[in-house]
Amino acid sequence: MGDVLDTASARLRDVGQRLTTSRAALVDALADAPGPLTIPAIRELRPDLAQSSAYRNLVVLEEAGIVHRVIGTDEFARWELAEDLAGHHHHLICSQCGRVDDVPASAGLERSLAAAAAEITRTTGFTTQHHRIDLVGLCRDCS
Amino acid sequence: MGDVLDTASARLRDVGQRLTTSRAALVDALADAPGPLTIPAIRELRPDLAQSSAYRNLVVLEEAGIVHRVIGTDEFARWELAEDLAGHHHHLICSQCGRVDDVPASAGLERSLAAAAAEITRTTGFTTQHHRIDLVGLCRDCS
DNA sequence: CTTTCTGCAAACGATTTGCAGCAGC
DNA sequence: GCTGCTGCAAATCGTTTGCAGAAAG
Repeated sequence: MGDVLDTASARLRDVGQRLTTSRAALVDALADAPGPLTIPAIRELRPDLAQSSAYRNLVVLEEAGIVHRVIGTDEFARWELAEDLAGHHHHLICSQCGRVDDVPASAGLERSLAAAAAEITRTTGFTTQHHRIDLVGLCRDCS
Repeated sequence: MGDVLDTASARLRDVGQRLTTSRAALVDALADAPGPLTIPAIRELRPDLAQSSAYRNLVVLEEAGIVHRVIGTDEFARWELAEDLAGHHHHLICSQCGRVDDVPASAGLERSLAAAAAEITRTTGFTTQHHRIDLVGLCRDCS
């Protein structure tokens, strides 16, 4: 985790920003989480964080390539560490309670997806930069 | 397309609602589109549709199982016909212009995904109801 | 006539922004 | 000082809702 903060500090410096206390708290909270967090969830973990600072600093961290904004099924944006910090993964989205958990990517699935993406580029001219796979269903607690 | 409207009419009746002019206009617009549409986009196609009616009727159509709300990368919700009306497909999302296009699902990819989902259910207790695969990249016009 | 749907305008709520004070250089 | 960060409160904007009148049955 010191690792992640060091990387964050370096990337912030690259875009002319500092690693302040609230930014470290955000990175820290996301690094500990089992999946992307909403801002209310982050603020429950770090109650001393002002709401506007959370929003503002997540944008700064996104511009620095440290975090990534994720869209779920409910009306809240969710945030997670960038994939090169957290590893490539997909999401399990509970359609009942809205909870989102990470799940590591499977090699076979990634291979099939790469093949499908190549085929799509050939037939449609669309250039794939990255992909997103979500499984929507019921988490253990809701089923 | 008359087909789709007939189905829509039947499903609305099932939930005690009528197929009115504005609902037909919504279904019609979505049936013609190459991908999910935002409400502003729908209103450009059917300018006589009041905004509140669009929002309200899309919710009604969703409850009747005729349309489906999709979340993209920008701040607008997007709507498409339900999968059993439009066929199972995935989305190509342009990270430059935000445009979303449908692409038919590939059999090989679906097979890999089913295997991965089964494995996930076994290890995590998560029950998959359906999935969502998005390729994010540059559309032909933006690349 | 009764019930449902529509359209306007006002309300809502997640997110963004202006601004004054504060911390770091 | 000068610059950038914080926290409060106000503004923004997609979406939702209340209500009175119009359409469907």
